[in-house]
Amino acid sequence: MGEEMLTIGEIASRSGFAPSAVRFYEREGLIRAERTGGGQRRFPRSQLRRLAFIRAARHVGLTLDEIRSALATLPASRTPTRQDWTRLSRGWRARLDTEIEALVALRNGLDSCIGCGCLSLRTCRLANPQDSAARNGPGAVYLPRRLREPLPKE
Amino acid sequence: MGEEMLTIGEIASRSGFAPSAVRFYEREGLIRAERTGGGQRRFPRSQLRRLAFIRAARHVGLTLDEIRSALATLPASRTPTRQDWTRLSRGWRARLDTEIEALVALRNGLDSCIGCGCLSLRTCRLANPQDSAARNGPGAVYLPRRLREPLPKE
DNA sequence: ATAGAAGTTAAAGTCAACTTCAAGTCAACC
DNA sequence: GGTTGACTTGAAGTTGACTTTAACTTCTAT
Repeated sequence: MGEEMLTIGEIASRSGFAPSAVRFYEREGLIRAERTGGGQRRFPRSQLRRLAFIRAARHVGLTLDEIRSALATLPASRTPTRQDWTRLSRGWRARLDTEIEALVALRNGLDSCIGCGCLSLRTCRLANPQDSAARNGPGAVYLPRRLREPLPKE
Repeated sequence: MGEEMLTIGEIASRSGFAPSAVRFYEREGLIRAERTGGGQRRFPRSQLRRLAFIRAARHVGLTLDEIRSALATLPASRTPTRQDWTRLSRGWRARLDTEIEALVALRNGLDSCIGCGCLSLRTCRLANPQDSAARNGPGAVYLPRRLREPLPKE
C-alpha cells in the first residue's frame, strides 16, 4: 500500500547523478529519503523532480547553497505544483542575461585589445587590475570559468 | 649598470596580484626572478608584462596550465614583440564566442522551460542528464560557473 | 541457506588557484 | 649597529562539489 520507492541505485541512474552525489545531496538536505529496517535508503518518486531541479539549477550556475535556499521555499504541506517550480526558475533568466552581457563586453574589449596588442597595465582593460576591483558600471568585466563541467563522471 | 629590478612587493602592487600569487606563479614557472645575495627575489620589468598577460588570460577563463603553455611559445632568444602578444591572445575570441553561444542557447532553453514549467527528466533540456553527457552539436549546453571571481582579495 | 550484487558509514582525497601560517632572514635607513 | 618593514621557506589550509576508500551490512534470487 505504500508509495513505490526507489533505491539509491535506481534514483541515481534515472536522475543521472552518481550514487555518491545522491548521498551527498541527502546529507546536505537537498533531498530526503526514508529508510528500510536495515538502514538502506528508499526515495519517494517526488525526489526525482527535486533532482531534476538541482541539475537544471547547477546548469545555470547556482551553488548548492542557493539551490538549498530555493528548495526551502517550496510548500511543505503539499506537493509542489508546476507553478511552484516555475517560480523557482524565474530568477535564472536575469542571471543568465547578466552573464551573457558580461561576456559580450569582455569580447568587445578583447577585440580592441587584439587590435592594439597592448596588454599594458595602464591602458588595457583586459590586463588592468583596477578595472577588476573597482567600477560597477558596464566596465566591470568578470569572466566565468571553464565551459565544460565534469558532472557525472561518465 | 644592471637593469632596474623590482622587489616582490613592488611587482605585486604594480601588477595587482598578491605577493603570494606572484610567488606561486614563479614556482609554477609562469614568471621568473633573479635573486639577491641574501636570497630575495628581484624581478626584471619584463615580468610585469607577463603578469599583465596572465591577468588578461585569467579574465578570459584560461587555466594556469593553458597560460603556461601559451607563454612557453614565446621566443626565448629575444624580447617578445607586440605581435607575439597579439598572437597569443588571438585564440581567445573564439573561446569567448563559444561560451557566449552556449550561454545564449541555455537561456533560450530556459525560456521554453519556464514557459512549460516542466523540469521533466525526459523532456526538459535543462534537467536532462543525457543532454549533458552526449551530444556535440549546438545542443551541448554547458554552463560556466559563477560570474564573480575573487582574484586579489581586495 | 547462501552467494553476490548493492547498500551502509565516516573519513579522507581531489581539483585549481591560491592564501595563510610559523619561524626565521634580509635590507634600508637613522 | 639597531630597529623595522619587507622578505624567505615549506607545509598546511581554503572553497565547492563531490568522489574514493575501507570495512562492513543488507537485500534478492536461487
